[in-house]
Amino acid sequence: MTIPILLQQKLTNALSQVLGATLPEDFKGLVTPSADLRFGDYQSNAAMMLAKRVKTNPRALAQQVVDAIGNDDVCSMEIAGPGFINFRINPGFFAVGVGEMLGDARLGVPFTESPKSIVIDFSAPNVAKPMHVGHIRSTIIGDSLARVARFVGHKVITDNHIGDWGTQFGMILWGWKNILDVSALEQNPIDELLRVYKDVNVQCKENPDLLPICKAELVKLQGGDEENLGIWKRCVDVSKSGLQKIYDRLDIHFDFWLGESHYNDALAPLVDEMIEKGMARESEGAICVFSDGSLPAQEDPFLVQEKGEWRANPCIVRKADGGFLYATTDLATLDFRTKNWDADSIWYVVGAPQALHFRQIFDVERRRGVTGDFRHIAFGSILGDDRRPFKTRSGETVSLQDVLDEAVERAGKVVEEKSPDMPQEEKDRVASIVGIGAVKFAELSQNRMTDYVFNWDKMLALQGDTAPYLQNSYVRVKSIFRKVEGEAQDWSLPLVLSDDAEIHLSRLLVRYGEVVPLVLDDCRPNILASYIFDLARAFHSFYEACPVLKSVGDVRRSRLALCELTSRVLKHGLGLMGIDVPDRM
RNA sequence: GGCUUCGUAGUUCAAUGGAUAGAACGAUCCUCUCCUAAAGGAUAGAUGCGGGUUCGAUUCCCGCCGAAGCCA
Repeated sequence: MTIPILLQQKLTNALSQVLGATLPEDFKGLVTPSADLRFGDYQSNAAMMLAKRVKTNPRALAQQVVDAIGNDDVCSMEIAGPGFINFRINPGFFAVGVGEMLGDARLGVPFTESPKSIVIDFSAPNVAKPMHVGHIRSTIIGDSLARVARFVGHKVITDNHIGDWGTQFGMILWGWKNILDVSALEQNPIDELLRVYKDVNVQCKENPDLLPICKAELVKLQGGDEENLGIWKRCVDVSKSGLQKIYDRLDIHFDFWLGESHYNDALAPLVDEMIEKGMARESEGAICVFSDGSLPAQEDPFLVQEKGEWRANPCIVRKADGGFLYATTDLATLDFRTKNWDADSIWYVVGAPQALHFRQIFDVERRRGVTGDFRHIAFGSILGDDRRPFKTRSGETVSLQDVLDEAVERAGKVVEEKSPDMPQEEKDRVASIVGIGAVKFAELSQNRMTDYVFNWDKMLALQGDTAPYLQNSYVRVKSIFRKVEGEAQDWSLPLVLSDDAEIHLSRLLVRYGEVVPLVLDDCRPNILASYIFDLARAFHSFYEACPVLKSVGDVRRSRLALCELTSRVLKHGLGLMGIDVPDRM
């Protein structure tokens, strides 16, 4: 049981006793971590909130509650300010907590009380175009959420919904037939495909007649033309293997790669069914879903206000020319995931600009009678220097591969500088772990909703609140254990904590079990990132202040135990963010 | 025009309605005869403007100002 839950129980019991009644249901989360250690480890504002109801003053009520809880070996209490009850955990109780965690493979992280079947849709790059920096957020955040959700006991299915049926194939097909360099394709298929795509793009801009020709190729493909299908299949295969290389570097794995093309056959029947049900109807040749009036106008994604008048903002599911849209595919995808995978919850880790789109399709899907907890986990845009979103096709996009290469290269220079004597093979491995880690941590340590300006130095920083700082704290622990190799350690003996740095490190260590589940409350990995950073900082301070190997007896044993647990929590917490750690650096 | 998101130190970011708003980078100082200095310690520096709700507002509500996005 985590400390806040324990304190919550004590508090709730005491409040019931004092008030002579059980607490109302809406009284939850009364015990929170204190923002400042001067106010103890945890605090409660219950007295201030309840004083008015029972017509007494907050400090008097707080005093009654404190008296009712009574003293024990867990914590001491004080009343402060306008009526806060501050709980200061006894160091001995932290020592017990650290001991328990050392015997627990889950490091104190509880399983969720309501395990769900969750499909997480993230990354989703387009075929025949390399991933660019714009894919970083979805890919890294989605992967981290999947890891956390799995660890707390949910059944997680990750699905890479690649764009393998988009309009870009019109250009690629024409390019394949007219300007493809076959030998280049054999040597480096991804680059050649990209070259072809870019080249045709330029040609289309120069020659307006070309675009309809490309479109005709697309229509042939969609009509099932065998030659075009064959080319398409090769493009998809080649692209997938190229993408897989990037995912391998990032240590990211998908359970499925069901792209847009997987849903082709489902689209027509789906639209017909909606017409039959009366949900969708024809408008100017297209088939649309309109507002059903079930929501107040302001919240209705199918209405938009213009000059004071509400007008329809339909969700188009079939164009006048018979073509289908993203919305149609997404509806079919929701169907598939709900029915075939028994998904309770489907999470889309997709940028904030898509917010309206998802509101619409989620609403349509509910009206079709498909229930589920559908969530759009939005994130802010990556901007260019001009503070405008990084756009594809501008020719200015930075490929994800370039970002990773640059990250590893920069890390390599630091390794060279700091550890010149390391064997080259190990230098390379450390550079890779540090570089990739830096990119991931830069992403995960930020609140996902904020936009940021793309900047090499920021994304690849190696000083301060960055992955290498965390990795280095792990390395420092490891260096201690290298010196005591062969020495038998018994982690089950009780710990003795006296130094402030030891106590503070313990205070953070025992919080791991309460922090991990918080990540999923609002799908925010930065909560975990921030905790791990605090932990690493506490460890560095401890490392400077408390010599481990030079100490003796219980003190030495206790400090070694703290080091052991710190290394486990660091490695595990970073693991939930998909960040690896080296043993030396 | 409507809707969404956002506005915090010089810069980049934090802060489930809580107390004296936290970090990092940058700046200025200290600390390696000591387990890895990719480190530790110290100093200076911020909530766009105006109302409201509340015991208490960076957070919730309203109105401005400004930024970005989405829908036409």
